[in-house]
Amino acid sequence: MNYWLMKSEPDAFSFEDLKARPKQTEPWDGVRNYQARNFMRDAMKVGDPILFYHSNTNPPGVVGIAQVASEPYPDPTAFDKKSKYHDPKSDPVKPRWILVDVAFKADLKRLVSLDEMKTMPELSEMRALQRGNRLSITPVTKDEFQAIKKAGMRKAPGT
DNA sequence: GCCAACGTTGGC
DNA sequence: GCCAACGTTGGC
Repeated sequence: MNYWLMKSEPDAFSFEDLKARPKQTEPWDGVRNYQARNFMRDAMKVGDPILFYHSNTNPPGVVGIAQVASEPYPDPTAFDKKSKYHDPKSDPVKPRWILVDVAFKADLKRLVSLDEMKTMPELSEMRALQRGNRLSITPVTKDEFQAIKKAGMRKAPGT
């Protein structure tokens, strides 16, 4: 089992949006970065836990727990000329972009902010926190995952 | 294969 | 809105 952190801008698609989906599941479309694609294509397994992270918001941070909900399959938005994610270099015969479905798993009692994560000794090596990292999908270790989940299940930071 | 130009991400 | 970081593109 692998653990993941996946970023989303809440203005575009939030954790609340995921919960509000009829089956609480959403295809993670629009990823146009090869490293992030490779994680979905090669390393994710159905049931892998995901830290759902809100970026480009105030404050940024982990807002909830999701999980991988499908095998990898081609990103249909790449073939859709009307989609903002359209990529003429991807075609159904030889798809370039691959995604998985992501499903709601559990709420946290509160947001675990980026600021707070930076203070947590368990997260000092965490890939998503490294300087300059912009990957929208990164692996996290089991210990990192559990430290963040535990913090999010407490009512207030540090208590 | 190099690298300058350009585009995007995301914290602030 | 700014800008550092970094990925991609394309000329050579």
